[in-house]
Amino acid sequence: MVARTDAPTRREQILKEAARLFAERGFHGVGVDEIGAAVGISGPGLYRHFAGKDAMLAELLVGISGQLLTGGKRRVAETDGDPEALLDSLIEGHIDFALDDRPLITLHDRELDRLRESDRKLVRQLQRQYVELWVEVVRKVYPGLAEPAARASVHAVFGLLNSTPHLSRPGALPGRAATADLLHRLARGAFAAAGEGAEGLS
Amino acid sequence: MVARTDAPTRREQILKEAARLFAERGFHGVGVDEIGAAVGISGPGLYRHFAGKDAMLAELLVGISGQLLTGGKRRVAETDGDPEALLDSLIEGHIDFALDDRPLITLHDRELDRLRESDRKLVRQLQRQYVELWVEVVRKVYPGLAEPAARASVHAVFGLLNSTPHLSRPGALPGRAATADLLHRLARGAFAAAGEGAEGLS
DNA sequence: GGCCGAAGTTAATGACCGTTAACCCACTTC
DNA sequence: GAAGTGGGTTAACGGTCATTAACTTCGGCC
Repeated sequence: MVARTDAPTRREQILKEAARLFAERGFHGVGVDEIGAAVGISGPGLYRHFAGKDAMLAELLVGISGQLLTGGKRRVAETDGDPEALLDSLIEGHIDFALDDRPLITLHDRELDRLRESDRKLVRQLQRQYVELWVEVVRKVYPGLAEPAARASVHAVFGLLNSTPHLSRPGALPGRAATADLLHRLARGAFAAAGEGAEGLS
Repeated sequence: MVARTDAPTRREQILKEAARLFAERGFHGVGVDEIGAAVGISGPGLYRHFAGKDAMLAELLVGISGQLLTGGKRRVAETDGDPEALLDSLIEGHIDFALDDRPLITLHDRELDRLRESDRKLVRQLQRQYVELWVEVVRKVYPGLAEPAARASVHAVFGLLNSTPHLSRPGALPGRAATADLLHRLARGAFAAAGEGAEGLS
């Protein structure tokens, strides 16, 4: 986890601005000229860096799914054998992502259908692995929870954690640390309720 | 709550199909010809029923926000004075909506920015009132919870409850009743955790 | 100092799409 | 039974937009 100090490449600038714009107005809602303008070049100039508008979206979505999964796997490896701590770690990681990369989180579950078949399959596969990773951990912490219920709970908690972008513009939140803490408690509370409700049924 | 038995009007058919298509591929992603085809008429025929594509989206979004708020207010009036029961009632109502009108729920927080200024303001106002209604109830049940935290929690729980459309196509769920029950428990658990974490701080 | 490739530029192309125009029926209604 | 109207139709228009073509600029590099 080395901090990058070098300047972002033009390619990275473009991806970042494209993510923001796509999140704000939808993939079909922004034109290439706008994306170009956001990084100080004009529309067709983008084609020196990407094969097309689709390619930008694809790279963004694959990147997000990959990062989430990679981060999740890393946490599994680091926190060996303690499901409680691991669940906390996963939650923390997801919250960091949701709070620090809002546009990406928004895109993630919104524009998947705009991808070419092959890219979409790849993204879905990465997403599925990430979910499975959570499901396993959740079921270790709450052994009474059946798999379908665990999976649905994980999806629901993702919805909860990803809700921050919908909060009426940055101002309304109680500060980043407090927000992260609140989200963490909400997520744990939700899982706990699911686990308790199902106890003794296994 | 009288059940409608008469056939839906052409207008209602159009709205329903438009909602489904907008939810699937985004407002800009579907053409009027497609919407027309979905109800058996051809593109421009829609203009006998709506002023334009924008008007359909506007009517959908205003309708959703209005229904949610109206339903919420009704529950407040019906369940007088018992905050616990009222919170359960609100959760139940929202779940019914999320499970029965998936496309609308999806649209609700996704395409708001595609509206004319005036419509957008109206929808936002309705949404805000709905949130405030929940916030009040939540704070009665958990008096220790500060208002910003309560508001953030409510938003987060909406994200949780609205997560069902993201579940990989209808099959994966454990049946409608079980799903509703699970979501209800998850939501209550989340609120409880938020409330407990803040107790004694008021 | 001439070459070259990377990174831009503007102009043009072609597709798509929302909307309007002009026309057509099948009912109802007096 | 003539008239009007609600609900369609197809064809055309105009704008937007992704993409391509053709051309420029400029910083290394042998």
